[in-house]
Amino acid sequence: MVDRRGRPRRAETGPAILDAAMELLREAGYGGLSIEAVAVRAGVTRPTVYRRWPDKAHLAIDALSRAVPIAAAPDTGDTRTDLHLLAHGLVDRLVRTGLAPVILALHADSIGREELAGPLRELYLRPRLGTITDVVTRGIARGDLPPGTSPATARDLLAGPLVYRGLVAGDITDADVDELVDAAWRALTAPASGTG
Amino acid sequence: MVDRRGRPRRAETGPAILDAAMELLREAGYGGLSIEAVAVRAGVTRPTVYRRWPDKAHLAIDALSRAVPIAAAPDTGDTRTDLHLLAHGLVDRLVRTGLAPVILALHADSIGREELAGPLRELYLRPRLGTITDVVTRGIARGDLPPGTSPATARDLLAGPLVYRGLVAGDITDADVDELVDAAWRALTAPASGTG
Amino acid sequence: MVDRRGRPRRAETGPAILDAAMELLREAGYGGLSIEAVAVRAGVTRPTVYRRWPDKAHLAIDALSRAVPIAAAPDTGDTRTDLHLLAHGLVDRLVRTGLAPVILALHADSIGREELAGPLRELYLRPRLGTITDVVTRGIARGDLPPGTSPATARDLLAGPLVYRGLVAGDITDADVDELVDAAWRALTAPASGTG
Amino acid sequence: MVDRRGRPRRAETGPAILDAAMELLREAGYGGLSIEAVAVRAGVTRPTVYRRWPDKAHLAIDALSRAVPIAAAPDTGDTRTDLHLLAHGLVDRLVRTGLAPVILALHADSIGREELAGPLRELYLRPRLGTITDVVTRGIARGDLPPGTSPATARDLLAGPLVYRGLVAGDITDADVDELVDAAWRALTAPASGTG
DNA sequence: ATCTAAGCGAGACGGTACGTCCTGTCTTGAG
DNA sequence: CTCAAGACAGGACGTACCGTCTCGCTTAGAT
Repeated sequence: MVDRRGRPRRAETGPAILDAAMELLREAGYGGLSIEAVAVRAGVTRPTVYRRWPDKAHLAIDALSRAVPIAAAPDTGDTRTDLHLLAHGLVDRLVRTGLAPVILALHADSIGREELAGPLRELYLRPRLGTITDVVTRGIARGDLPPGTSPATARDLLAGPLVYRGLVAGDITDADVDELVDAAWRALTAPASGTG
Repeated sequence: MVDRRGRPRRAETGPAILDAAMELLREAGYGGLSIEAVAVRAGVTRPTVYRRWPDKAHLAIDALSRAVPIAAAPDTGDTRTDLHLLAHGLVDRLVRTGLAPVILALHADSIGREELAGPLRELYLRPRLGTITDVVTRGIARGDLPPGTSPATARDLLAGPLVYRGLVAGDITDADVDELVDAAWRALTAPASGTG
Repeated sequence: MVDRRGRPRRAETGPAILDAAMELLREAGYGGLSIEAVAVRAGVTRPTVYRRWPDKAHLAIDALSRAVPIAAAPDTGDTRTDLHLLAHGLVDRLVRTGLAPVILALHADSIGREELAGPLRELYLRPRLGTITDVVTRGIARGDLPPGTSPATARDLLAGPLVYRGLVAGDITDADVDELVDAAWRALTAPASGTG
Repeated sequence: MVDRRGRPRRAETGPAILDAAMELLREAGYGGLSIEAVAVRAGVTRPTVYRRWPDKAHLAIDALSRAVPIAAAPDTGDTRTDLHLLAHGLVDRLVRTGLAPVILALHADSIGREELAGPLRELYLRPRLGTITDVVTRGIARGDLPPGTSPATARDLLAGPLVYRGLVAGDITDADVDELVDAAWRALTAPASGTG
């Protein structure tokens, strides 16, 4: 049972802080996010922010989890098409909105800090990667993908090259996406081949 | 031609600063790197650091470029084996030394800032990814890989899933590496398959 | 009505800063006063000093206003004697304590900057020069000085030569003081004389 | 005999530095004068300035000594008129050009530092106060002033109140000057009066 | 005709201080 | 107990000057 004594929290405060954080993440990136600026923009004092989030990483995780939409898993009847749609949607939502560097920085910040990595996985990542799992699961059921296909591997093969291309090249075109999804498809569907 | 006028820079200063920066990157990560701390540890004043590097991102790029070894391209005679060796070496050098988050954060910081992205590509990335290009080029010559294989795509298919697995799972095992390299190999060698 | 919201300032901080400033003014002069050193000596951080004083000039004005004693106006019954006592006291308090150069530098710094000149006049100067005004007013009432004597002029005739002698000669003896006060007395009491 | 070996100093350098220093003293005051800025404005490097002047105080003394004109001693035949002319000229040259605070700050900086006070007295002050000595000497010879009049005292009685009024009031009018010169005249010419 | 010394531009260097920003915490008064 | 307000210790930022130094080049008088 929660303790209901004392003045209750204002309902508007939380969302106002999260909105302010998102705006600042978009404008200045993860490195440019500061609790101070968030508080000012949300019309709130710093201790009020700290009362709800312990530091800017947790705040950023919550802000992103709330602001980045979770795409519905496409279901066209053809798994390969579904993966193409998925990948284009992913790129649209992150690269084209400029949030990709924010999410990368946040991941980088979280590596080795389980108190961050946990929430990041559970709140941000899992719901979004669930879409891939859904498509893969359906693909197996439909016979488009081999029965033993691991959703985690599929996720890495699909998202990994896309992320890496964006990271290294700085940008990514629709043709890039198609090329890399096709490659992932081959990796998922081709029979294992020996060395010789 | 270099300008020889003026008091020459002390030869020890540059390396001392880079060493200090590397130590701090290892200890505190990219976010924990501060010019102040670098200067103190290098036994140098802050303005001396700023005389040589405009900000911590440029400094980190130089420090990493100098400290992270460039692996020789393996050449066992079998391209698939070479790629396995390459991948394990990469993971050893970055994930196991804890530098992976640093490099990710640096990349995230550089996206959209060409004055950073350029040096990062040229100084850090290109020499290291050259190893992949070498192996792929040799693989094509040897007939292990199809003639049209693009080194850039090979790079993304190989490194992308490894990086992504590390990013999302927080760690990566030798078995993971083998699994993902095999998948990349299938993507590179399987014939393109239409959906129908 | 003062604003009582917010964490109240620590009562010890202000005096500690002013004490530190006074010590440094005595040791290093106005030019040698630095906010940094004041903060260190007061056991306080630099931002804490800046929260209370905008720059070293304002700080010096407050420090001097608090530290330099305001002499009681002498009242022996004889105005000329009073002025002698006044002048000797002035010289003792400023020249002999080494504060004279500090006050001069502060005045020089304030000329033409009304945001400094104002506080300097009101906080430091007015209370101290009030003593002269008192003596002059009493002197007029007593008949020792002509009825129209202006306190401002009396102030300039008395203090001016003393200051100037100190400034130009670097030091000032008791005999100097007596000589210059006598001269001021003649200027105040002699009837106006024509040119011829 | 001076050593004439070595490359001789460029003749233009000294004056260029002094001109630059004067400009900066006028623009930013004594506190705002920096060797760095002087060097830049004179088109010279910092070590070149330091080769000729040990610090900004010595530089300022030389710059002022060269730039502030030495008035010719007025000689109208009437000493009191001469003193009025002298005082108005003094005020015009210092207060109205804004150099008064600079000279005060320089004096304040020099108190207790004989290596500065000496040059300041000899180079700046003596030639300029010589005018007063001349007028006083002539006044004694002419019988306008008592035979025992000390030029040093005359100087303090004349200049002191003017300086002090400027210092305390921030400005000084022509009427102020006349009033204070008349007072100084009374001090110099009235017979000594005991208090009783 | 060299040699040698100094002047000078250039710019690095260790240092000190600047004034600002942000962190995370604490302390008050009011709701 | 929440919240606004704001002080506080602490730490870092990036910049400005300080006074010194070490170079390469130039300019001259001394040898």
